[in-house]
Amino acid sequence: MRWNKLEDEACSVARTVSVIGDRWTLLILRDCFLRVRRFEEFQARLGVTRPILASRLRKLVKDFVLAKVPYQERPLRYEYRLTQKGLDLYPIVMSIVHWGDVHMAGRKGRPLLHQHVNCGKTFDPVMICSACGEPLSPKHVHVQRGPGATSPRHLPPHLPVAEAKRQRPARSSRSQH
Amino acid sequence: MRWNKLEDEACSVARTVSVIGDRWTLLILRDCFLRVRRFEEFQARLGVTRPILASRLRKLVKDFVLAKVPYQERPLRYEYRLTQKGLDLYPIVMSIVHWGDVHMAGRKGRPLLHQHVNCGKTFDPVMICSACGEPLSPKHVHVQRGPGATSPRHLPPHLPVAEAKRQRPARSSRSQH
DNA sequence: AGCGTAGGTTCAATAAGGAAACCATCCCCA
DNA sequence: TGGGGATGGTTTCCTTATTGAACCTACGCT
Repeated sequence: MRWNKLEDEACSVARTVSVIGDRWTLLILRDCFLRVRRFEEFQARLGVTRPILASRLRKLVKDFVLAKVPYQERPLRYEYRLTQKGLDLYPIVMSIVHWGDVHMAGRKGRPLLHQHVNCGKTFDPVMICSACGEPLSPKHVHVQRGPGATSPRHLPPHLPVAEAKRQRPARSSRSQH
Repeated sequence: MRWNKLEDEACSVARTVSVIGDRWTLLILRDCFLRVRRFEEFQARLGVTRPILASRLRKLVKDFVLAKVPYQERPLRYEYRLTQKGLDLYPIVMSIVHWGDVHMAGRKGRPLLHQHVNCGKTFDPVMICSACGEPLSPKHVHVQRGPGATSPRHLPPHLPVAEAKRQRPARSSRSQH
């Protein structure tokens, strides 16, 4: 399957992955949230090759995750800043960091700590239900067909595909199978 | 930079990305949380080629994200199940889904809805501070050097590298921080 | 004129991914 | 005793992506 096909799939994971589902892209975004903004700085910190960095930044701009804004004129220079769409990636980046902290930290402990400015404490991110405020566990979440569901390929296997067929009543003569 | 070097970096994002930072891997994990468990089922749902699927599953097992457990004998067959380490990826997958729902849904709306079994309501995931319970915003989080910090390359640029050197003198008194 | 800086592009060599076919077990059934 | 099907892969060949190194451009400084 080609990657430009991914964004056309009726699956929010596939669509998101078509934007950020690349190793370098995720590292670039990490640095964006650490307030890195310039080509040379990304390149020095990441150790990525320049052609790849240029192509990833171009794609993130095209997808409105980053914006290229001039920071000086006359040698006209741009820096890359997170848009609101990009800032909204924060929970993804934070949960990636947290999983790494918990499961991949060496014996020396986690490389970075996060302090919440509002309360002053060092914290971990916790994901909760917007309706009741309880922490989320995969066992307590039930997935349902949404209005944008189309192909049965991305539905959970426990949702009967038959539901999809009910929506196409155009058949008159029951072709057998 | 080679990808096997990634997991050695003192950065939780790099370490996590070395495990799941691959387009197909993220889609495989999506399906794992939808209770897909068998090779043929992954292959049919994802449209991934068989060699790639085999290599990704092998890697996830090696990294203890999935476990291969027999579901029948006598043709001995295995299925792939999330370990606890794998289940802990749920916040990452959920935040990816949510970003796609918000920013990449077509005009028909989101493909899937999530219902919280505990409260019965359709919900969105929200990330909060474990210390005070407030929703997290990148602007209200301050990053600090942690005990596992080594290379200044992955520190935020606003943390002075000099701090790393202060920890160098071999201290005889004051063993713990 | 010559050097430095920022932000790229070009090019040849290598690694990874894709499509299709093939292989290995084991079971069932005639 | 020899198919045929189910499951879970591997092999092969070809195309695409990534890497590393060098090069380019526009400007400013001395």
